[in-house]
Amino acid sequence: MRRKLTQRGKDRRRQLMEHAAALFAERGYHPTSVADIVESLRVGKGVFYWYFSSKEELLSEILRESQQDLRRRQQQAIGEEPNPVVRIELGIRATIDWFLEHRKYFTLFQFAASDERFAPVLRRNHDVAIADAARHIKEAIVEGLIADQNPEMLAEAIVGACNQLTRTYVFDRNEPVDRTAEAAVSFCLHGIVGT
Amino acid sequence: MRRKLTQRGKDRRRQLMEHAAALFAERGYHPTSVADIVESLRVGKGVFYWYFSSKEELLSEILRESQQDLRRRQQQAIGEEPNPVVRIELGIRATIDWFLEHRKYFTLFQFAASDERFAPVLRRNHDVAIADAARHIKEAIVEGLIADQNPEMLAEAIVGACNQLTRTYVFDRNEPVDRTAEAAVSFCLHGIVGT
DNA sequence: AACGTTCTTGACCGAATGGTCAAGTCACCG
DNA sequence: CGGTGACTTGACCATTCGGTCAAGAACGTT
Repeated sequence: MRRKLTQRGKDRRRQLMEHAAALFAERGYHPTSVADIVESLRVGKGVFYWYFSSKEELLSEILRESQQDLRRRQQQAIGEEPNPVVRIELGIRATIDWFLEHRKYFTLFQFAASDERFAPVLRRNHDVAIADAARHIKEAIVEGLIADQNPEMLAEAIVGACNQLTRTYVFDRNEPVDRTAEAAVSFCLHGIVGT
Repeated sequence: MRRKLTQRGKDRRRQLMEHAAALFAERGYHPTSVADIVESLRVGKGVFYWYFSSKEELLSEILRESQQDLRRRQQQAIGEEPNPVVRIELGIRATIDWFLEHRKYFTLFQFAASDERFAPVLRRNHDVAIADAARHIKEAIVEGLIADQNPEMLAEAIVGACNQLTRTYVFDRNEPVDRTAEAAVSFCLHGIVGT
């Protein structure tokens, strides 16, 4: 539903998205009904369909905007850092930090990746993120800082390792972010054999 | 439903599980109804509820049995290999191979991890797998083959990196398993900096 | 105050959905 | 053959779901 929104409208929209995201992450997308969302917000059902044309569109928007936010944070963290390897490290730390502040999106992204209707929304952003990381890696290879391997593959592996570590240590076990980030960076740079 | 099953019964049960797993992976767990499952198998609905007490139990069983199968494959691949680093490498390759033959479980595991009702089923097996890998890593550390770092953390990172590479290259892009496995092993052993 | 637009209400609807069950079929054993 | 327990049928049910809509409230502008 593309409509003109007043400030009041924009606030409602945000409120709906934030709240729905929390419910989706907690109980799951399908088990959370539109009625659940509006009832816990104490508004009528019509409010929902004024801002979103369907439940599906709602989740797509949530995914789009949150991924945008994560990307913004990553780029902000990297800043003007000249060393590409350090840029990668900064990106990893920023990502873990962001997920710590936005736990709910972790579960949400995971669900979305398993659903063929939402996976494409994720894919596009994922590809951009990988391309970004791959650029830094390529630079590092050119500068002779790291070995010459497929940059995209390395980027994917880094993302995978960091996500897994974040889930297990930061979310499941409430370990401090710093130590996890340290381990993630160390693993991504030197693997298990080590320096 | 714990009941005595004849051979005929066991076959039906298998058939239901295999078929349901395929449908779940394709269209998603919630969007696939019990009616969908039994109709495409051209049997009555009662058949389903003879073998499973609920749709939820069905997925739990699918997860349990498939994870068991994966684990069996990993242990078989490792065999009696004396070198712990090589054991890890063999385990990685076996895992990628298994997922290649059982694509559908990849999506299924991913969904299950995002649902609080199924995540525990996954967790238990995941923890066992991590403990296994950590044992090999610890041995490698003792033998001085790799640097002294938290073995469990390394194990988690390895799993994360391999899963991500498998999804992107083997599933999404149909790249040959060998090259992916090669990259996964290389990354896990030496990271991006390289040897 | 009056008017158009944005926003809100909540009863309502058709279409599923997960699950039940009384009745019947099949395979095997004595 | 007759009987027993393993299996199968499919109509049926209560409930819930995503989504609609006619009616009205709130707001901004003039």
